[in-house]
Amino acid sequence: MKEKITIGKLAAAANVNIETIRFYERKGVLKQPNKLGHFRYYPEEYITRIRFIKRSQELGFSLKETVDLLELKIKDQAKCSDVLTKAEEKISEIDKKIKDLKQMRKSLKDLANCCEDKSIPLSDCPVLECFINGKDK
Amino acid sequence: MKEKITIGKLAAAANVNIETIRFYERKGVLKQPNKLGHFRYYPEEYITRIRFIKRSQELGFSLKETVDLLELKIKDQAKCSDVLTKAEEKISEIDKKIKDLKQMRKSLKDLANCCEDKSIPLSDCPVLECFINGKDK
DNA sequence: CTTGACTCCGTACCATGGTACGGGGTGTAT
DNA sequence: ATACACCCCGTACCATGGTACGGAGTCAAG
Repeated sequence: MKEKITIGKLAAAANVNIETIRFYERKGVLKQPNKLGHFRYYPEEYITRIRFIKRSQELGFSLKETVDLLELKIKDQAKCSDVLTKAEEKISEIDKKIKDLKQMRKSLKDLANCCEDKSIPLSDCPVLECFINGKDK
Repeated sequence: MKEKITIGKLAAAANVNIETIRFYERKGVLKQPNKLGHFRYYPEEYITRIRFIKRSQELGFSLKETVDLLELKIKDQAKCSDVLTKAEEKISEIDKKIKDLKQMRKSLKDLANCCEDKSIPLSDCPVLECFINGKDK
């Protein structure tokens, strides 16, 4: 049978600090579960939820944005269009980030090439300009 | 002729707060220029440099990483291989970010699709799992 | 040579996202 | 029934990336 998941077990399972979970509760990122007696006991889905938060952050979303994403799931069907809108906003943001990163990647590639060509003194390699404007200089 | 660029003009030109420039100097992100008398006067390239810093941050690099990137330019030719290595490290990091963002984008798309199909109750939409594992669930 | 805009520097403060600490209560296994 | 691991909460602290403030000094135009 399922054993009761205390905050310590949850933290271990989700690979975060106990304090982080309490911090999330204070911030409203995670809602505090029912307490039996004086302790918190968590349903298993909290493990997934915390991992989601961590993944979301790795991908460049703030805690606040992550809360928005989590709420996509929680909102009821009446607000389906809101959910769609939010998802699409995030997709645009992601697309922009990807686009920018690709530009930056290209600039770094150009820099690396410039560097490989020993005939160009590194001091003349227009890395700053590359980054900002692309190769075209 | 070029007029002397004081910190205020630089801030305006680069679209940052004056305090931000002083903060960058304290942190070693920008080196303090020669002072004529008691004031700082900047060469024009500082405008580009600050814009570079801002762009780099937008793309998810920390100030410290940004310093590393800036140093790619400053290092001398003797260390060309270091520069190459650093550029390639950054390219891998960027590739990983792009990959993760694409995964997240796909998950969001799946969510949006799930939501568009009104026959599926939103409450059953496995958004958390989608995010973490991709559509395959 | 005065006035007003700008700069100086130190220090304090802000938000975000946590982490650490410590005194006390609890829950369970022996 | 007692020990020991675990949890409680409040509070303080940390790093990052700034922003704000304020008294004093400086530069340049009139």
